[in-house]
Amino acid sequence: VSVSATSLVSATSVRGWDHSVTYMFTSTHLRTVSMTFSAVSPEPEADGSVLFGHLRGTVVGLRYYTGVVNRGEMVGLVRQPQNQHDRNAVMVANIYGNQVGHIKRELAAAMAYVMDNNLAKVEGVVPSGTNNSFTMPVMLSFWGKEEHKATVNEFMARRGFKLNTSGSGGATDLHIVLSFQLRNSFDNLFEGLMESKDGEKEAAKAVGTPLLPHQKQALSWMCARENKSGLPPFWEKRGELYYNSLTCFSAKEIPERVRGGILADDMGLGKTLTTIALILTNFHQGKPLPVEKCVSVAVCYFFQHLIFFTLCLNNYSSCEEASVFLEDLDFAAALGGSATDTGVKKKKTAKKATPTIGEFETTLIIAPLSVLSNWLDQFEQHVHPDVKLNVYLYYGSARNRSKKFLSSQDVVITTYNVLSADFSCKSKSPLHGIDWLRIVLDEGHIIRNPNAQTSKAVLDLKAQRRWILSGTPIQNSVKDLWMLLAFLRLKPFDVREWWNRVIQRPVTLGDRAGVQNLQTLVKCITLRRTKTSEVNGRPLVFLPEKTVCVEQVELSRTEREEYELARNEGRNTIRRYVAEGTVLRNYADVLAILMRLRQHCCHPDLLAKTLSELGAGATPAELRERLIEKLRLVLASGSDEECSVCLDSVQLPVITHCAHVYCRPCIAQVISTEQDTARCPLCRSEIKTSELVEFPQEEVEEENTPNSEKWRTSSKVHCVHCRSDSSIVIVLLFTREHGFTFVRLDGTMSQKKRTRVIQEFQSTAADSPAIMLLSLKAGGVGLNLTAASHVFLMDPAWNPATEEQCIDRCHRLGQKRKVVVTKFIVKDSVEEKMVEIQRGKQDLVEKAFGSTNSDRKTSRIDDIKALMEL
DNA sequence: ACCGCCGGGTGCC
DNA sequence: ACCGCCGGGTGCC
Repeated sequence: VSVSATSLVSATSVRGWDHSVTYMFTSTHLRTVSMTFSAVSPEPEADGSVLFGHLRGTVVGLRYYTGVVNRGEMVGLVRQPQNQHDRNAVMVANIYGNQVGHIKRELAAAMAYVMDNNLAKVEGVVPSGTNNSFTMPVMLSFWGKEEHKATVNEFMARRGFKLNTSGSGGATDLHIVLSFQLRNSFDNLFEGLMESKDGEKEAAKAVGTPLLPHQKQALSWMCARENKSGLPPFWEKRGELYYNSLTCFSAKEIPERVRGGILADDMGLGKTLTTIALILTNFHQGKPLPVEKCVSVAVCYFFQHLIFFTLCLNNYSSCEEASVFLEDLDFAAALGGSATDTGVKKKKTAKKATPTIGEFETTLIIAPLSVLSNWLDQFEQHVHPDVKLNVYLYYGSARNRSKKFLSSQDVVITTYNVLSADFSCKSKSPLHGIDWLRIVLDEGHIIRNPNAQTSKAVLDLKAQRRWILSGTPIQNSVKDLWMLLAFLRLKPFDVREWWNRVIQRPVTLGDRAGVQNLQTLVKCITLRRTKTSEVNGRPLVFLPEKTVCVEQVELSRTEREEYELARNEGRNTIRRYVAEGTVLRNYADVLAILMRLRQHCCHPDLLAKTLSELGAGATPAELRERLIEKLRLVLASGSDEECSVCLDSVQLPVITHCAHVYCRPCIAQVISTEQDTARCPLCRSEIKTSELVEFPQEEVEEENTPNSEKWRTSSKVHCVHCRSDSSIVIVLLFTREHGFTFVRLDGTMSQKKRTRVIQEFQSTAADSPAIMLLSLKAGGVGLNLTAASHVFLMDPAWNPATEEQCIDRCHRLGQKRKVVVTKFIVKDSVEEKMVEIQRGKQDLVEKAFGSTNSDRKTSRIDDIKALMEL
């Protein structure tokens, strides 16, 4: 346990505190949890640990410490190897890190061995709390890797501490604790629901663009989250104390509330505008940001100097200039939103006159490079033209690194990379030396990897208020959330151990209360609307109608014959793999078979190429070529986009010689931990770092135009020809051209080229391309293709969400026309099967929380069987 | 009595 | 700690 350094609370006497709670739960709940343990395969991660057993121990020396604990409270156990009385000492601390006592000597000696050798993690819960001032019992649970279970249990037993492994009987205390939490989480769930988010707030007058109702709601919610001093999730007032119902921790002081949260609205709902409105509307004490009025650049410049002199000389008085001054003041006040908000004068006075120059005045916005210009545009566009807002772009080698300068700005914008680069020389990073009023992380899910340098740099910033903007905050797994909570400083979850213990592990084990707590937690700090959300029966935003129709495609006689041939061949192969139990070992081959069938459905010409490439030939260069080709197929197919190590979507994809795709860092770690004979997690073939093949950086990007004279049509393509009129997006796996001006966007393109292509397509010029060929997985969610009103999905995706995302790129804010989506599905083919699997997948999304690695493997094999009708 | 018993001093690691 | 443990005072029935 790493104990949080910030001991905000020195709790005092709550000894003997009594909760009048009826224990209405039987042992069923606990049994469910324990049974789940045995079903879970051992995982290297801490949150995949298995329970070794429980042990009742004693905490001693309570009277020497101030840390106080309640009945049922979770405690941390921390080794103190430096303790001068006993190098085996194990300290007991509450959630704020305040010491409660020590584990009794003999038990501590046994635990020290186990803990120091990383054989188990030990967690504690105090069933009775502090009843007297000397000792108290503690329920210890030992968690660790399966392979250490026997060692630990034997060792402890030899020392006279027999771990209770039955899950019942002696575990009653723990069970009571669990039930306790379950009940409380129910209560809080209702509280969370009652928290109203539907008030509206008008933006300050300095915001030049009128806000839509849902944006006013968001503004109201954000202001409330910054200003109100309510209790954070899971805290309640009990008498004189504040009590956390999850950890059962209580403290005399009011727990520090997170000032900020996650704005997780769908893209297109105006997160940027709302944030700008927040900056202008909610400065100190809930008042608008004092801004300078500025009629023209020249006046503004003059005006700034005037103020400067006024304040410097203090007794400056010139009738002529004073009158200008007053006029401007009035105007500024009017812009500020109310007569008492004395724009310029107040701000400048505050800044220059008080010793706290530049403290907590500036908002720092961190965004990916690709959206920097968007922020600048939006400030330009939405800030009232007569208002001068000091926005500084902290970017480029010539950036002004003066802390004084930066903290005198209203807004500083920078990128994650710049921040991270500055952080690497931390002492010199001006960004880390400033006390920001507010930090806004745009596309905040970028920091979801806590090991990343960028994440560390972000965590180290100081601020009063913190916001995360993200359309997809937890798309992948519960794990993603931790970093966000840590950034928001949501106590106690900003400490990894507590997060794992209270949320992460229960949720991964499928514990109901855990999932509920997670939901409550998220609900309290998140505002999320989708473009289909409604307020008072009205949709949030107006979007033109969208119709989706499925077009059944009949294959021609020859196409059908070819298809059946390929299918039978493939089916035999896969049937053999299934019988041998080697489906995963031959996964690349299986994928290739499926891919071939799907290509058959789209266009016969796609095949020849792939088939010829699968021919013999084994020089290293050829092997590499083929692996790259397979990697391309895997990435394009969307069938295997998740890395089996991290279970996230693949980042920096590499392909092994056994043709399985992983994130490079993930598989590199597997190889380094397994040392001599590293094996592929999927098929157990031997793998080496030197044999990992990456996608070539810039593939021959320009024009590999195929011979158009050889081009023949296919049934599917023919269907498209019949209905092409205005600008359309054709989403497809395999890109080819015929007869239209078109642009093409796929995953292998550089960022630069993508931008150019999108600009061309979105352009209103007469000669701009009418068609975009878009590969299914290309581009981020930010892609805006509103120039198109027709979407042709040429090839079904495995994941329905992927298709949705594609459609949403053109059915989004700014779309003026009706959107027609046509999905082409070849009758009686693998494509129809895929659609069936898609339907099933949607239910699975909800269950996915609890699903394990092996579940996913099984379901993948099941999918393949279904596709091949086996 | 090289014991038992009583009662005061004392008390984490 | 309304305990246990220690060690001094004490000592038959």
